[in-house]
Formats: sequence, C-alpha cells, structure tokens
Amino acid sequence: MKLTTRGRYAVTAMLDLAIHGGGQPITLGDISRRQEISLSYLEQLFAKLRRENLVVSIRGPGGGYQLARGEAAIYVAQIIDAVDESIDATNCQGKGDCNHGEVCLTHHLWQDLSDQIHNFLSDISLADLVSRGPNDGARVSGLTDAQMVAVRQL
Amino acid sequence: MKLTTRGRYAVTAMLDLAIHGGGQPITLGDISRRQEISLSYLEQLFAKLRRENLVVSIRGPGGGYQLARGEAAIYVAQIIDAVDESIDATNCQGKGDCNHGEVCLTHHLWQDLSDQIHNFLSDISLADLVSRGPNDGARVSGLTDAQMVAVRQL
DNA sequence: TAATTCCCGACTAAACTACTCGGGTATTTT
DNA sequence: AAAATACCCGAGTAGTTTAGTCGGGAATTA
Repeated sequence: MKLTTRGRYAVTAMLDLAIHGGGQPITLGDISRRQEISLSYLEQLFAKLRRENLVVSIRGPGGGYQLARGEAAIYVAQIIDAVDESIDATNCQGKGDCNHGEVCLTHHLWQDLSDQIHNFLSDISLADLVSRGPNDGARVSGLTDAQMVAVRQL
Repeated sequence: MKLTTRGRYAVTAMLDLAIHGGGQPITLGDISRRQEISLSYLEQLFAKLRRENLVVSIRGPGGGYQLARGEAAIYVAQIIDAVDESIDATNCQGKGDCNHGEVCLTHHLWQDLSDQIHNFLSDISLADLVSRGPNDGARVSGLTDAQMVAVRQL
C-alpha cells in the first residue's frame, strides 16, 4: 500500500466521474478542466483504471468514461491499487530466508500494518465519499454509530 | 499523509529500538546490521526523529539512541510524519479560492480521507506492534473484541 | 590520546512524478 | 466519404524524491 499524490489524482478523478456522470459518459477533457489535471496524465491513469475494470470507455463523439459499476461498489483501495504499484514490504521477497530470524519480524509487522490500512480503505466507497459532501467532516457513511465510536477509539 | 518505503524504514528502525533497547542505548550500527539499512541513511532518518523528540541520543562509546519515552507513547503516525513531509492535498493551498466551487469539494474529501488514515495510525503504538509478535496476524492489541469486530466490518 | 559514536553537509545514481508530444483507432455527425 | 470527437498508446523528459556514499567534524569514554 502506497499513498501518494498520484493516488489522490485517481481518486479525485473517479469522484468527479461519480458526481458528474449520471449514466452519461464523461470525457477526460471535462475532468481535466474541472480538476486541473493534464489530459495526457489522466489518459495514463484511466488506462490503468480501465485495465482493473473500474471504468469502461466509449469511443468517438459523445463518448468518454463511465464507472464500471455502481459507485457504492467501487472502493478507494481499488482505485489506489490500480494506479500505484504496491511496494514489497519484505526485502527477502517473502521467501522468509532472512539470516537472523528477528529481521523478518519487523517485515511482517509492517506488512500487517500495511494490510490494515488497505482494509481500512477497502471499505470506503465512492458513494461514501460523495454522500459525505464537501463541508462536513470526519464521518464515513454506511457505518453504525457503534462502529464509528470504535474507529474513533482505535 | 504520505506512505512510502522511507516511512517503513523509520518504523522498522524504531521497532528495532523498542525491541532491543532495554534501557540501554542502541547504536545505529547495530540497527544497520540487523535491519540492513545503510548507516548514513539511518543517520539522516534519526536526525529527523530526534528533531521531533521521538528519540534521544547519547554520544561517545557506549552511546547510541533510545526511545524518548515509553514505547506505548510513541505512535506510528508520529514516526511517519517525522520523516515524510506530508503532501498538501489542496491545489488552492487551503485558501479556498478555487474558481468553481465544486473543485474544492474533492480536495476536502481527500483531506478528510487523509485525516482518517492519520487518525488510524495515530493510535497504533510501538508497544502495540511489539506485543503482536512476528507470526500471528491481524490483531492490534489494546482493543476490545467488540472494537476488533467493528474494525473488521469497516 | 585513541576509540567510539553521534552529527552534519555535500554529492549522486536510480527511480518516480507529472507531465508533453506525436501519432494512431473507433465512432458519430454532416 | 469526410470531418470531428474522443479514446488509445508509446516515447521522451524536467524536476523531485529515494536511498544511498563520502568526508569530515564534535562529544564522550577508556
């Protein structure tokens, strides 16, 4: 799990698609203008998003991109994974052939930590982000109050 | 909040310090050997960790680094923040002077998302990571079972 | 005084980011 | 058919970041 500006661009673009695409295809030119991301860069990002079946493309005039499925079924983690190759956390490449046993200890701990962040982002959908609105704060919808309390205490 | 290999190095090194430093100072040479991170690179990381008061240094023979406080009071988010400059999520630099109102919408959404990840990592301490052990899995200690269930369902 | 260890700045190859450029190809409209 | 729209794709690239090296300090201990 890597978390960089590129992932943010992708999430932002997908969010734009979720907000402005009411069943109609949206051109990358529109997204480029609205979000101020270069068109060619968007093309590269959307090539990856398409490969991961997060969007579908329609060519020709009136074409553009659409979400491949409902915005409640597309999760932030999927978007970030699609555009950012994940980093290999172990330097023994998961073979477990570290010289001293304790080295892999920290490797696995980091792996677990990374997994937890991934799980966290795997449950925030585009629909969650859209429904939250721009102004108000730290609430992810789709959670019970009890869950929110637990997360806050985490 | 940025999440890169550099942050992983820092967390790994701090974890090494938590595990091997029983009140005694640990040299960067030891950490370098155990974790296979170059000494000079560690020096750069620890300069930042020291500036953020996460470690204290002792010079001269028998010297080294110690955690600045108990491992239960040092959190993963603090370590990552110390070594990785956080990215500015808005391209209007928080001034809110975006041309079209809807642009800042996605900016703030990302900001909130980033904050949530930060909060998440702000409550995992070195002690949590140490007590989990290397082999077994996805459990962060210090949580009740009810909280774990809630998090899993997130 | 010699060894150890932190401290610090300058430098660098390799990778990554965020683009540009120059072409395609599919589809629709005229 | 021709023109316009829009996706598709690879190559190149300036600037930044990563993960180091190198060389020299300064503090402390034996």
